[in-house]
Amino acid sequence: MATRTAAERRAEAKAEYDAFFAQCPSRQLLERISDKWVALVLAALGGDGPGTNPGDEPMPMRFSELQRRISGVSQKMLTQTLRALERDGMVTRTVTPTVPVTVSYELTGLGRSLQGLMKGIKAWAEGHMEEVLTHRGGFDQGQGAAAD
Amino acid sequence: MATRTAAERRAEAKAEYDAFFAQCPSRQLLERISDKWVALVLAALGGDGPGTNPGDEPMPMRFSELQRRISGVSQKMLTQTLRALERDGMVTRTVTPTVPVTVSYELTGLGRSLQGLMKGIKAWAEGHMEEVLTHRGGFDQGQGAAAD
DNA sequence: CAGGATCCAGTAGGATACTG
DNA sequence: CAGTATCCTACTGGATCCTG
Repeated sequence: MATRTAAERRAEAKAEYDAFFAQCPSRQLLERISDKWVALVLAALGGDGPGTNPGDEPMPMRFSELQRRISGVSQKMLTQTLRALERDGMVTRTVTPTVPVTVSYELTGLGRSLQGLMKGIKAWAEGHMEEVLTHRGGFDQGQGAAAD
Repeated sequence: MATRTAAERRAEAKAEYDAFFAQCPSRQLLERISDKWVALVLAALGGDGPGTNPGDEPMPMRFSELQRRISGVSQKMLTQTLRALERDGMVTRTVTPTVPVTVSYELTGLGRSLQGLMKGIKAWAEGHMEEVLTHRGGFDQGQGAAAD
């Protein structure tokens, strides 16, 4: 019976999909978004960054702007990540045919629904860095290990 | 909510760490936790899984139990992931010298502080799967289907 | 400016076999 | 049961060159 609303089907989906199962499509989606570049891109497009506040709203950004903000990302990985996010409906790509082409990316509703979690992950990493470093030091000594 | 926990204040205060910078230690930590196995292990140890509710509390699990729950994980990756999490102070490893050795893993306070986000990521993937598939289909057609 | 196409090194990660 | 060790492949991802 295909006469269901999107909301109804989605509600069902939550029960069917289980990322613990290797064959479940949601496992692949989980792999997709469990990526540092995805996290950083969504955080950047979500308005995160130096001089911004947790409540700042999403804003469109140009390619070069993203690349500047996310230091260390290669143009290949940035392009690749943005393509994947666009394909999955999390960002929109807008081309403005100016003299040198201008392309800007913006979060969709779907993207914004994930962006919060991603900013959370990023913030967690930043906020618990020292705690982790402390545990790490103790572990490496205690185990006599040549860890890392 | 004006009352913040120490962890939350620490997260805000440590503005010195910024994962947008490639050289920042938090970038490496972000890479570490942006991993599907990390997400699944933390979700499993966090009490997520078939027949469980979002509010379920963390519970210690044995190695084989984890491997069964997280289908598709190789023993190598599970061991590797658990070691990394232990080293970073997110899980504790307890060895009980029974006849065949019994080892159980449990979330630490630090681990629990991340487990919520990870369960969120997993739940997001499961809950938005169809929406993503829809967008994906439209994208592949519209762009000449040369995508990925 | 934005990004496609290549080449190529490093490594993630699976399969398998062995151990306490 | 819970690993450790080894081998080996496939993919990740950086560097570089080229185009509209």
